[in-house]
Amino acid sequence: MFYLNCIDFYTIVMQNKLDTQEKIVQSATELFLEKGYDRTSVREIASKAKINVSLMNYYFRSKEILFETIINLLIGKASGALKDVLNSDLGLNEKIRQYICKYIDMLISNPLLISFILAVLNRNPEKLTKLKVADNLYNTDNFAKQLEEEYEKGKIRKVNPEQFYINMLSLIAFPFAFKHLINKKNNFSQKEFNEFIKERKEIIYNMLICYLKP
Amino acid sequence: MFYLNCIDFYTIVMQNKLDTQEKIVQSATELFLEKGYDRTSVREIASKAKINVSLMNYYFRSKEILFETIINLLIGKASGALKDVLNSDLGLNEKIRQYICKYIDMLISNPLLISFILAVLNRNPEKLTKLKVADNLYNTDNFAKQLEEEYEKGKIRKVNPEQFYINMLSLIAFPFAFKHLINKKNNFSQKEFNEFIKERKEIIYNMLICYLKP
DNA sequence: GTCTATACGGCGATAGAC
DNA sequence: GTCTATCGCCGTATAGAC
Repeated sequence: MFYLNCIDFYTIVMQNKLDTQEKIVQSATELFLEKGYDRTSVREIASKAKINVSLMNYYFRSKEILFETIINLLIGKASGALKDVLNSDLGLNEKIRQYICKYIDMLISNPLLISFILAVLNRNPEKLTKLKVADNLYNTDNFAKQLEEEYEKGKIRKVNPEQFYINMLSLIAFPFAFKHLINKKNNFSQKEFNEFIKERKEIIYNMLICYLKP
Repeated sequence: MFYLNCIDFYTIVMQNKLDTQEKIVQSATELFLEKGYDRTSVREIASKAKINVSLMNYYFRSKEILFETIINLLIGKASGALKDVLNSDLGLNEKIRQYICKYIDMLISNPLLISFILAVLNRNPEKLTKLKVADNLYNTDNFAKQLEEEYEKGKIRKVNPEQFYINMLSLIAFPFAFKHLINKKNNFSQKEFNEFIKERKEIIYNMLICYLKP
C-alpha cells in the first residue's frame, strides 16, 4: 500500500512535469517556427502554454536553452530518414531519386523548417558546433565515396562531390526559403505552391542525372 | 552678400542633415547585415553613428521605417545590373552565362546579402508588397518569353520557365545562405569559400545548358 | 518539486525643453 | 535639430508560498 502510493504520487508528479514541459516545448515550437526566436517573447510562450512565465525558467534555464532544445528536436526528427537514404546501399540513381522525393515530402510537411534552419545558421554562426546540427544537415561522406566509385567504373562523369551535393540541396531547399516571393509573383495558393514543388521532384532528378552523364 | 550667407547657411544645414542621415543609414546597414534586425538595437546604431538615440526617431520615424529604407537601398543597388542582363537581347546561352557570373560576383562582394534578404522575406510575409522588393528580386517575364521562343525554334527542350528560373536562382544563391555550414564541414577559410563558389559558375552553367538540350 | 510575485536593466518610442 | 526624461514591454533572476 505504501509503495503503491509512492508510485502513484511519483507517476502523477512526473506526468504533470512531462505535461508542463511538453506544453512549453509544443507552444514554443509553434511560435518559433512561425515568428522566429527574437519576435517570440517568453511571456507569449507562457500564455500560449497556459503557465506562469517563470515556470519556463524553472524547466529550461533560459529562452536560449529552450530554443536550442527545440532546434535539435526539429532537426533530429527531420533529418533521420534522410540520412538513412543517403547512407543506404541503394544504386546511385535510385538513391538520388529517393533522397529528392523524401526531402521534398518532408519539407512540404514542414514548410517553415528551411527558413527556420537558415535563420538559426546565420544567427550565431560560431555556435554551430554546440548545436550538433551540422552533421545532421550536411554529411556527405558515404555519398561522396559512391560518386567516386561510379566514376571509376566509368558510369558517370567526374564531379566534385561537395559541389554536386550542394547543387542537389540547393534545388530541393531554396524554393521553400523563397516561398513567399514565388507565391506572390505567380499568385499561388498554398495548394498551388505544393503542386509547383511536387513537379520539381522529376525536374531536379532529371537535371542531376543529365549532368552526371559521362 | 546676403544671398551668399543664406546659401552658405542652407548648404551647411543641409550638409549636416545629410551627414547625420548618411551616418545613421551607414551604421544601421552594417549592423543589420551583420546581426539582423531584431538583434540590433537603436541604441547600438546611435552609438555607432555617434548621435543621440532619439535623433533616429527624428530622421526616421521608427526603427522599422529605417529598416525598410535600408532594404530597398540594398536590394535596389544589388539587383539593377542583374535585371539588365535578364532583360537584355543577348542570346539565351550567353545571357544565362552572364547572369550566373554577375550574380555570383555580386554575392561574393555582398556575402551577407542573401541571408539578410531571406530573413526579411520570412519575417513579415504580408508586407512584401510594401517593400517593392518582389519585382526586383524575381521578375522573369522577358526571360520566360525567350525560353518559349527558343523552344519553338526547336533549339531547346520544353521547360517550365518559372521552374527553370528558380533552378538557376537556387543554384546561385543557396550556397551563400548555407555558407557557415559549408565552411565548417569542409574547413574552408573565407578565401577557400570564395574559390568554391567561383568554381560553381561553370558548374551551374553546364548543368542548366545540359538540361536545356532538346 | 511546482508555482507565484516581484524586481532589474535594456529595449523602442515619444513628449517636450532648448 | 538636438537632447533629456520617461513610458510600457522585454528576458531573466530570485525569494518564498504551497
